[in-house]
Amino acid sequence: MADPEDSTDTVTADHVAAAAGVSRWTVARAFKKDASISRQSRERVIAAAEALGYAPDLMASSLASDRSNLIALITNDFNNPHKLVLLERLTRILWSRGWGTLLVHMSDSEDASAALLAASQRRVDAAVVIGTRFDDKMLETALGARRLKKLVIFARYSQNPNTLTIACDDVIAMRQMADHLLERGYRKPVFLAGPDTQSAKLHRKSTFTEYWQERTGTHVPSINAAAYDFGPAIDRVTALLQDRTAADRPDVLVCENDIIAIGAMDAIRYRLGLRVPQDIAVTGFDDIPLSSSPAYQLTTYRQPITAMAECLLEVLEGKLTHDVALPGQFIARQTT
Amino acid sequence: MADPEDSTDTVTADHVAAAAGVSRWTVARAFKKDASISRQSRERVIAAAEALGYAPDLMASSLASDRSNLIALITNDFNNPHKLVLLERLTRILWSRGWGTLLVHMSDSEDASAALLAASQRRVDAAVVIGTRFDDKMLETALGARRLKKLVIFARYSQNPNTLTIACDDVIAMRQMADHLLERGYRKPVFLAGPDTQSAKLHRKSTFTEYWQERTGTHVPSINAAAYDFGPAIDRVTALLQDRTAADRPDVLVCENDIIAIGAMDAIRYRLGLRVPQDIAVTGFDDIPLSSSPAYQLTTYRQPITAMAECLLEVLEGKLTHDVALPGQFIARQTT
DNA sequence: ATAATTGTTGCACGCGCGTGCAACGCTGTG
DNA sequence: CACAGCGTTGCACGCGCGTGCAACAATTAT
Repeated sequence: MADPEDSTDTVTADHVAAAAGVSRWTVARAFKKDASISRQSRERVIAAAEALGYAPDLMASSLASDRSNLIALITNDFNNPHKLVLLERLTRILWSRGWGTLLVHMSDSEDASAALLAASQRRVDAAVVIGTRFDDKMLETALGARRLKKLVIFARYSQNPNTLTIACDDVIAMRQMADHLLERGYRKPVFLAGPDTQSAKLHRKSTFTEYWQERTGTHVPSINAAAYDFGPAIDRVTALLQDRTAADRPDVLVCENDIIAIGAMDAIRYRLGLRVPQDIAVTGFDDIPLSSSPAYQLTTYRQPITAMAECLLEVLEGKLTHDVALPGQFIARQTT
Repeated sequence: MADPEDSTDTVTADHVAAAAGVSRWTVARAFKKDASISRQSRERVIAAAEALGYAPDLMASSLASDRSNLIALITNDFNNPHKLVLLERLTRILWSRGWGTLLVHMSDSEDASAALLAASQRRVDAAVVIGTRFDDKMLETALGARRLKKLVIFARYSQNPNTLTIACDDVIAMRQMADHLLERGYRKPVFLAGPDTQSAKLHRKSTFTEYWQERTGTHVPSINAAAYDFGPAIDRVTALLQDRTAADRPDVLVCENDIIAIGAMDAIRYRLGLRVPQDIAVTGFDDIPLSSSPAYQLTTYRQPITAMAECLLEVLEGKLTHDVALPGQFIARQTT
């Protein structure tokens, strides 16, 4: 047992134990919920701990147990403001429940393995992938290299059998979107998706086009922006519409997410000099803060982030072991 | 010494040592830069490690040494897209140099102490505060409660003597901004700042107003938005301009940052029906991605984030122990 | 050949706490 | 009074690796 009288500035459980007149293990129990300890012992320990400024060392605790209470938040798409919303919500909720969040940047495919390695070296209890540009094959490769306890794909779909997916229900969402557009009289949609990844199945696009086909019997053309960013979206939409007559234009651009939709609106307004929604309507997905600004007033669909985060907590606690898709909320504004 | 033959799935240095025919400590040296080890020993160890899929456990390493190689990134202002840029740059650069980043949400004053406590419980080597709404007094209180090895204020000024500040040089920036505006013939600026915090000295505002006074002899009125977000900025600017005649209006709104400037532009265009810059010019600060979109084309000032991050690395390595203010880059676009 | 020097390797001990078990004290019943 | 039952407490051992030093081998100087 260490001498509690030494002059080191770090206060350990031994110091508190000496001050409270109990053993080190009783101190640990005082800080552990549902531990077998008498009320008076706990109170005495807590009082001594406060007097000494003691707080359990979570790093040492992680080493001794096999839980780190650390979650790696892995993301790559820092151009999309929606990431900021996701990060904010996740970190806030996770920390409030005792989980720490390690923010990891995953730039490209080669980097995926490095990111997962870095996370595993920190003994994270789970890695949560928050992103849109992830290749399923890449993830599988990276997973093979480094075994993590849990891998959760958040706010995106994945076909990978070794992962758990928590996402917004794109099927409900896109059908509602299609119903809304049909009701408003739109008949010639074009779907604007993000970069064309190989293995990730694009739920939003396929759901929308198939449902539209089903309801109207007409085919929905689709195009891809080179990145989930407004710049490439502007370029792609400008190229699409540049030389078309009014009769030849789509009447609505259905975009895979808000940041692309905003690029589409910018192209329509500032590159082509047309009006939204009078000349062409636009819809998005995510409901990022900017979408509610007077400049855009975008019709979109809000993901149920808080509910999704609650699901993540259940997954982390082992109470939930299957994929989840939650319905969000349709938001009608001025662009349709 | 543990038996390397056991069937556990975690590979430790002991396993690698047995495979390579050396001691555990030689394995550790093989993974440590500038360690005293022969080339052939290192190669043999690395080969054995790769074969076994070994990677050093950074958590155990942190416990044994008194370095965690972990940095807490503490922020609160998740409405400003600029935070996303800062987070991306910092995490990428820090991880590439071997530092892990713990993302911590600090919502309000009471929370500051909790955030710092959480960080210290994880044994972070330093906490980096990335934000705009921090009260110096609050930080001091929180610091008193939990001693951290280092506390760095990033991209913001602080008067706190116990912290290190790494920021953009607001004096150079705002003088250049003022020179630019005078050169373009603007004479009646209004400064639009964020929420009026008590102790944080607003460098940008005071620098601009004092320098303007110095060059023109005229006073610069200033107003405050209730938050660093476009919504409150829209409200404040609308209230400012609502009932004014053209002669009575400012000719330029100098904003403390881009997100507020974008709110100002939205107010001018969509609430008042005026044009930027013909009726009123606008300037920002940060150069967030949206500022370069065709919808805004905002004249602004870009912070030297990468250089600031490099400074942070030097602080973390102990090579730098004093405050730093770095010049950024003035970006002239269409709003002036 | 011997000593001095440099480069390389092994090891005892500890970082702060968790796990699982054994021992303790208390209450109430027969 | 003895016993079981229960709540409570203490403890040996280990988590995986770093530190500082001592021992050793390889090289050069004398």
